[in-house]
Amino acid sequence: MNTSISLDDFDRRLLRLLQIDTQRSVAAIAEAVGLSAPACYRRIRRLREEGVIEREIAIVRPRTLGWPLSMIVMVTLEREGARTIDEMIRLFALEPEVVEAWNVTGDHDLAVRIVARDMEGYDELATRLFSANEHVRSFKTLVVIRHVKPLSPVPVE
Amino acid sequence: MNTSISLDDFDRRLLRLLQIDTQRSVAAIAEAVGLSAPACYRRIRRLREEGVIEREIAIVRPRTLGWPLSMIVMVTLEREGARTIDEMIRLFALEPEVVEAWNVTGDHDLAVRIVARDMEGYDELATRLFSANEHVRSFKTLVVIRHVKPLSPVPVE
DNA sequence: TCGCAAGCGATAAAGATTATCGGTAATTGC
DNA sequence: GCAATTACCGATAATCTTTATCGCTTGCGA
Repeated sequence: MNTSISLDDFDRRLLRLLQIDTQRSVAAIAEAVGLSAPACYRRIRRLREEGVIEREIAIVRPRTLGWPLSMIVMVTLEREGARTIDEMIRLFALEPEVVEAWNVTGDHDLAVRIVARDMEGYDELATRLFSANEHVRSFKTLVVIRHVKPLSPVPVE
Repeated sequence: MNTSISLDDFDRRLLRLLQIDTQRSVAAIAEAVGLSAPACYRRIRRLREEGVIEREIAIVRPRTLGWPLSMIVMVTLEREGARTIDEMIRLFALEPEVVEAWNVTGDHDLAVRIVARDMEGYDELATRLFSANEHVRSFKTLVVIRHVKPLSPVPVE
């Protein structure tokens, strides 16, 4: 994908700012990092092209869209293996309520973050995804009481 | 903050698109949702002002910036209570390696997502944040093997 | 030491965003 | 039931932002 991403101090400053807010005008960003606007544009474009910036997205509070409940589900698979994991990946991809998922070490194999309209909705989903799934040996639901730290920038340098 | 967010079909289409990509020109978005460009701008601005769109950010792969390791840490607190949680929030806010955290129900009180340069770096951080923290009774580290589903849009309708 | 490559700022050209307008359809109040 | 009001559209014009082009400086290697 890239031959050798080398980031200098300006790039790092840009990444710090852009991970917090992509809506600011580049004029303001240029001011903040200490470059001319055109130089900033060139660098931002390079960061995008080289894939350092993976994508730029809008963050929406789930609650606002009618998803007030959030769970973290710890799943233990029947026989862990690439095959089984791949099966779960395919399944998760089809379910919009599955917001993020990780394959992890430890007692469980997967950590899955899910949003729900209500407990009934969650129950229906959990049944379909986990209870009624032959790959799943067991799962444990952790209901999110509070989002204690919102998604934060990856540290730069 | 808002009196009554009411979203029609156009708003929902916009939110779906913007949660995936804010970089597309609004002309293209307008085409996709079936409105004129000015109408799209008006709606997007409204969504921002009303806080339906919380913020717009750049997503960076941690690996690219030298954070190839990722952990989910399950933390059990000494005596759970608003005071203790608040203390942990303050602490997490100061640590850039803590990328996201939730207060959850169940055997543990907190789920914390952390990035690390290497195991040594993680160990140092975990010691400081958890082992040497009087509020923390115990913690369990789940090393992320694979990011199975990347951060995905909150479902709209 | 010279030439080349990388990267800057300034400016100009192109493109995107916002403001303004008149028109239309839905909603409210009489 | 009908006029007035409101909400929201598209089209166009004005503004602002982004990209392209240029000539210049600086650092590096031959």
